[in-house]
Amino acid sequence: MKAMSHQPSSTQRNPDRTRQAILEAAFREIYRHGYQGTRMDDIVKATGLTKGALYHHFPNKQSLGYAVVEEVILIMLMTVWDEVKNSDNPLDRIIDVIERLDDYVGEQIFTLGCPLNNLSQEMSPLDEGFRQRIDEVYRLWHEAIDAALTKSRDAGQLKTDADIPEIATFLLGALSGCIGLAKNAQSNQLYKQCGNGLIHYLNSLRT
Amino acid sequence: MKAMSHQPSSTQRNPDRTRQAILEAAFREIYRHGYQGTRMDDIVKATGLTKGALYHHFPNKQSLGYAVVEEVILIMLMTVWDEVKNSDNPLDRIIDVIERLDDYVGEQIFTLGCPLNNLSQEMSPLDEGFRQRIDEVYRLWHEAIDAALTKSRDAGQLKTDADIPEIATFLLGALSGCIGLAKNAQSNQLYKQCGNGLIHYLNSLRT
DNA sequence: GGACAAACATACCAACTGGTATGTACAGTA
DNA sequence: TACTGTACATACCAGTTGGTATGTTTGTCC
Repeated sequence: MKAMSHQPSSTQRNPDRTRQAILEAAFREIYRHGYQGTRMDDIVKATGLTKGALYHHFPNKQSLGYAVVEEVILIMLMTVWDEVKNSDNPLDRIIDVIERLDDYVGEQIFTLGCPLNNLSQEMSPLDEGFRQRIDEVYRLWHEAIDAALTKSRDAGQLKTDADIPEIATFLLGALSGCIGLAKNAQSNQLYKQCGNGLIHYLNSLRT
Repeated sequence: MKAMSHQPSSTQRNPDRTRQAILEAAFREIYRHGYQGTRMDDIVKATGLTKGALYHHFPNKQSLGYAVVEEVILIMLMTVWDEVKNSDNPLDRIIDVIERLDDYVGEQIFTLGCPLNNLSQEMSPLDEGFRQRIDEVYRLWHEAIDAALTKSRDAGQLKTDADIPEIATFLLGALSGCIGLAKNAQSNQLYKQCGNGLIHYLNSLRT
């Protein structure tokens, strides 16, 4: 029972930083192993904290999982797509994101897939709380794509009869699907092929 | 410890039927809860057998999971897509499958998703044996779509410069993605919207 | 009709896993 | 500087879960 006291390493007490560290570690574990495959003990190890500390910040595994959706995945996703929406040429920017996806979100996207889609496919039928939170993220994502396409249409780059909400939904689904294919094949080559199909489709909508 | 002996219900001993019953129960459990979320005891209960019987037919959970991919999911999928490939008008048939997907595979596709995609997204990064078996199913699926599109092109219904393998990959990815969206939203309405986008794309490839 | 293997049943366990009870250090405040 | 709530640490547990050791029944072949 020796005390050992503190090995602060950074600062001595910083609950916000600790909470953030837990969230990021949890995200990484869930991203790699899925929610059900994630062990609380592994998150504890990854943070270098103890179980007591973890359960001080989050009452249980479920609430930690929810927080990962709301505070990690949402921000990562919207960082990319708000930029797309606010760019001068959203349509070209969308195609650029598809073409150079790894530059935007990291190469692991081809081997580990889309974090949101992963969680969605695993947890939606099992946990209504997850489903609703993920659904909300998809809603915001769709909203951003919708705004981006509308901007491009108003700039005269898209056919005026284009059904923007439908295109946004299809783009979202198709992109998720392409990433999913690549993940299973463990092949960014397959992603390129699938992404090219998507780009051809988008170009066919141009004026 | 009363014996009770037999409550055969069908026939008294039928290892092939028993094995098939285990496979189908395992498929249903995995389809609903994911592989990691599936409990061997639940499969035991669902079959009305005992653990001893189950482990007589399959040495462990993993091998049962593999068998579900190779002997249940593969057959379900190819039943639909071999028909598509062998039909007189494959392109129209593909569109019909997209439009009336629930008639082909059941309405649960919109709430529980695509069984192959579910397993793929969950297990590919975790278990190389799963990954390879799922990859093989995707390969056969792609092959069927490729053959179907080639047939339609040779019949003069598709643009001759169409990149058939790329289209097949994109179709596969996009369809999986649309189903995935619907699953998360628990909404066949969203599937319809996404599927319409896909159909518009396919029609744009026509001569 | 008995021997033998396959097909199934029963009872049990060891390890894992989320969670908790309890204790300690620290930082702000009066 | 004593007090108090927050932030963490330690030790432990109860339920779950995949798996197994061992027994019993059934069909089949000679």
